Amino acid sequence: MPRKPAVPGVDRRQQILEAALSVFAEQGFEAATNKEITERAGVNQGLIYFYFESKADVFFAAFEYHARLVMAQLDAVFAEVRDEDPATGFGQLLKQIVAVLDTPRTISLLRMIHQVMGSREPRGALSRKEEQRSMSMLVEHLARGLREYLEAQMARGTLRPVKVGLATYLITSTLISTIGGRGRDSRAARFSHEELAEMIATLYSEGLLPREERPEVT
Amino acid sequence: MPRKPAVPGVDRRQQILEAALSVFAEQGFEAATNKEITERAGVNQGLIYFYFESKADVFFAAFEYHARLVMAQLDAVFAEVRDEDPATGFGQLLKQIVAVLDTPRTISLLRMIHQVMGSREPRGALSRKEEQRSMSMLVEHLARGLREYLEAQMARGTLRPVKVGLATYLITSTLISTIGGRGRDSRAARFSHEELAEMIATLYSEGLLPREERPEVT
Amino acid sequence: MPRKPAVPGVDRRQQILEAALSVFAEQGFEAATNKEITERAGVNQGLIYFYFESKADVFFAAFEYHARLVMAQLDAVFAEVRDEDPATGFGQLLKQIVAVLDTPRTISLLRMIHQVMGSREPRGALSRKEEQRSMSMLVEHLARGLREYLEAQMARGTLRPVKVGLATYLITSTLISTIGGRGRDSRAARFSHEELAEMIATLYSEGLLPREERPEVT
Amino acid sequence: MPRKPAVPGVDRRQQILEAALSVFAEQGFEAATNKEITERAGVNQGLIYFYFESKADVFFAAFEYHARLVMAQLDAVFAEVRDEDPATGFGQLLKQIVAVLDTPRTISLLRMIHQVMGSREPRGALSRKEEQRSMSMLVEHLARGLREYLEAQMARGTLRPVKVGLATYLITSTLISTIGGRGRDSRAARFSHEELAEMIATLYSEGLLPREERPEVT
DNA sequence: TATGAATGAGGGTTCATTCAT
DNA sequence: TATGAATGAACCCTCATTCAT
Repeated sequence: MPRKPAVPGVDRRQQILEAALSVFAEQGFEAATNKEITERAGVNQGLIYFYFESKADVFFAAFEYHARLVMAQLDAVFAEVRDEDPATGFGQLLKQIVAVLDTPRTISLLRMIHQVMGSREPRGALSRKEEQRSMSMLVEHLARGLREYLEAQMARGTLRPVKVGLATYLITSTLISTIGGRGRDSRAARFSHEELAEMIATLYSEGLLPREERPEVT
Repeated sequence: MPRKPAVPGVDRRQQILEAALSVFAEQGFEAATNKEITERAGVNQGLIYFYFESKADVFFAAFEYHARLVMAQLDAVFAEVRDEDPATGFGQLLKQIVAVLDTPRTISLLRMIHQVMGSREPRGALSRKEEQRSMSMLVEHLARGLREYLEAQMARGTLRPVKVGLATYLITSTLISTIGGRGRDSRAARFSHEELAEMIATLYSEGLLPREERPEVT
Repeated sequence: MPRKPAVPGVDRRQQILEAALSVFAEQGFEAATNKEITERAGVNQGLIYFYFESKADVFFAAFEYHARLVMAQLDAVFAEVRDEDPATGFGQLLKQIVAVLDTPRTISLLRMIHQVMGSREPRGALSRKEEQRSMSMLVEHLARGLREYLEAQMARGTLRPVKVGLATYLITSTLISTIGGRGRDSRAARFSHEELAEMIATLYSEGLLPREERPEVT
Repeated sequence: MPRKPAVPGVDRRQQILEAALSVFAEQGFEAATNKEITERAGVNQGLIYFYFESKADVFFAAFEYHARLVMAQLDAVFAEVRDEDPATGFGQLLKQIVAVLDTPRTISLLRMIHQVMGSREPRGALSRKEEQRSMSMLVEHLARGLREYLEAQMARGTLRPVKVGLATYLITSTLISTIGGRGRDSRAARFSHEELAEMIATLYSEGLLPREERPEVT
């Protein structure tokens, strides 16, 4: 019969979403428990089923909620760097993308993506095709921005023409795995994210083979 | 209560290891059940505890067993390509590495690594430090081979001098995430592994910025 | 998946405790199953873990809950008989103690004590030192009451001076084993508890050697 | 295919019985495992089922085997003390009985008895009526010896006439619980078995009420 | 006789989910 | 809306028992 008074200005649903993000990212979908999520959110365990249909539903909802915020940040980045000189522009772009990605919230999202993509077969709470697609949107958003940038630069001749789709895929993968791995992979911890962004830019723009005519990109 | 006769020449322990690899890779450690593993192995569920101490023990044992095989293959690759012309050599190397990595067994291993690295906190069956270290050996093996190759080439001047550790880390991450993602990530499925290897080689050796003096690396 | 309505006024936790007492007493800790306890309590098996941490926790909780009631009864007995004539008083005291002990609930408690004291080694769910001590309280309660009684009588010269600790221990053991054995030991079933109390009183007060000057205690 | 060579002079069956006694006494029937018994016996786990029908069978067989030895010792005691002066004889008798009972092997047997008597209901591996009867033989053996002694003394007038059956039951219970409790019950550990025997003799022969005409029995 | 491998039943425990309030 | 209590399915693991050798 006791009911916690609805604190004004506090959206319980959002508290759950917030807690779910961290718990799912830390433990994975299966290992995460409703109990821990609700405790961290400071609400009753049963309340989940008032706002959501199931545990999986919470998972997808939490992802979508936070993904929107990140995608908006990415859009801002792409809009800004669109027209700069590719020589410095590519590095700039990557640095800013990394700055967006290398955030606790985004890292959590990247981990969640990994989990979903990891469970392949029909059974399993995370294998609803429809929801999965909505999850891949974040990555596709990043990929689309990158591809448009690359296409634009190639059209202007400031970047060499290569298979754009493939190149985009590689760069995206590199970014995601590099950033998503931070905090778990001890090797990644040795590098600051500025270093990472710079090296990615160097390698993907200059390559490893010697160039005589150009100064090194730091 | 008759029992399946112990077919000679069939190592039940190995069957379990084989089944465990695929189940763990497909479902993740938590979602995987002893029931499914043993069913797929065609043995009784209790038999797991005759050969292993726990579910986590099976996980690590399965990993180690298959990782040995893969590391041997990688060693062979590095030994072979060590002294070739870097212009073509780097591409060759990557292509062969990809050929080794892009195998059902290796893909499974890569997924298992992700799971272990993903569970950060002290609780959880997969957080035994000692075992985790043994799992990172596979990646480190690959990284070490790559770094030695890069260092050798840079010393000979056939590759530009860059921060080797960082470059190695990036390339390794790219390879692993690219290959490990195959089968799950629909985008990856569009490319053959030859294509992937080639593009990786192209980008990491030539870069995206235009070069006048050199022909394209295929 | 409908569920039994939570009948108001019925404390499920207590029902579990009640059922646990009888099951543990009848079967012993190891042989007792959660299934049987919860069935006898008319609740779901999982509910145990809503109220308790583990099976062992139920065991100790059930003991403590019922032990409190018995100790209160014993206190009342000791308070009442304290100042009577020892010639008849000792017999009275024993008779009343036996009346308290020879109760289904108390018999169950005595059996549980035996189980805990019986498992000596470190492993085993029942070997938590702290909990064990709390279980020995019941026996010590009885022993303390008896010793104080004996000391008082010896001080007044109405009982012969003997080593009080040892005598107390013997009488306590006799009472406990005699009563605790009822229901299991076919020999014990032949005697009413009045008979038992009387004979204990006779032997411990008069002894078996002939006395000339006193009339026989029946 | 390997088979441990049958060491001459070593009876595997007996080794099992020996190990079973200690394991069952320490852990109780349910908590004891065939694995531990066979390990302690230095034989293969399956061998139990060559010599015995079931775990319960081992339990009863182990009991019977060791009980025979103890009963023989008791017989010797009763034969010897039969015709002595009851004033000192009773104390002597008890002292010697205690000496027999307070032995690791006998203590184990007493514990096993408790376990069997403790499980009352039809289910349970230890509830075969026939076997249980064979287990009560040890106690009955002791009781019969005591009763005959008491009857003889009462007939000669050297002990007061009391209900012999009841008295016998009490003394037997006291002995068994007192000795059987040693090692588990911390209170019991404070007294040597000489002290115990003496006090039992004192109380049961002289009683607690003052006597003028007789010197104290030591 | 004796062994190692294998089986299956069941046990304690966890946890997503649901119901009454 | 929100809560605490309750449910049931499934999971990991143990263990007595059995089979092939």
